[in-house]
Amino acid sequence: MEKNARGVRKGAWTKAEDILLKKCIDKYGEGRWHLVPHRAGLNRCRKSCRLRWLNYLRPDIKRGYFNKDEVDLIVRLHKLLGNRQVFRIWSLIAGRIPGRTANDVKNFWNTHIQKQSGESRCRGSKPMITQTNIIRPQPRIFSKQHVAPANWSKELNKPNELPKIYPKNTSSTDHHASSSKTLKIDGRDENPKNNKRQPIIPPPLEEEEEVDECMRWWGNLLEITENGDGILFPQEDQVPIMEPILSPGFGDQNGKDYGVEDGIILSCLELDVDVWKLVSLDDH
DNA sequence: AATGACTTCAACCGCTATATC
DNA sequence: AGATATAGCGGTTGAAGTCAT
Repeated sequence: MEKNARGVRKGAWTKAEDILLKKCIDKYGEGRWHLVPHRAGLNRCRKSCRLRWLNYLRPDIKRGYFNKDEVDLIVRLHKLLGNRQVFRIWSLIAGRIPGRTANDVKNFWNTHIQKQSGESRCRGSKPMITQTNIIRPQPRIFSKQHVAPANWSKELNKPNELPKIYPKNTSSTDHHASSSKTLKIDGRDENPKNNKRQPIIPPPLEEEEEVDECMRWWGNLLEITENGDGILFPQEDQVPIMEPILSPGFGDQNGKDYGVEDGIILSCLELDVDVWKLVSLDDH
């Protein structure tokens, strides 16, 4: 077995190592990865332990072929996020597909989709896609009479931040306090030498095309749902690719948001465009 | 059956982001 | 505010599996 300069094991994991790591995570929980090798009694680096757990040992990992709707979602989201050079693209996409890891999605993209320009196949020539049901949001019209939450315009006017959309029952301040995850549009230079991350300064809102504003909104939606807010789990045979999150200004004309009425959660997305058109494969 | 080419994906590496002091 | 430690990401690699001849 190969070892690095510090004598730490590298390469494929053995069954015994997997068991040790799993026992350790079961006992201490995920996180504090720098402590894991010692706790587990493994001669591995923290990165290796983390990766092994997240990509292989975690109990909710879904293995096997990607089904048709997973592929469809990957292609659409990659088109949407990839075109805009969104940082953390693979983890964002993976966050939309239960049981799939960022590494899985990335590998799948590199080996299947990218090479075959949209056609997904398994080894050799056998098709690898199976059909399952998915839940898609019903596209709706976001009328001008809908009123944004009180702080919405403030959010839009922050010079160095993208405006954020908050799920129901969460104020913007709550969200700022609790969420450290931010979706950023990468400002990388074409020249790799200058490839340092730049502060993101979006152009003034009025200069953007309507569709760009919607793209931004959609990006924020992805960020929020990644935190697990507002997730609705569908029936077992359905893939929850969209969660019920209220859009900005989804309220009555008095500006009062509504999401729960008579105990029923309104599970819809309100957009002024059809998201499924937005992420569609057609360039029209 | 042998073997070379090709494909896949688990794992590594280098980097940036974030947290803590 | 700056330094350091830790976490997490995307790009890449290479061993192992599969296919074609």
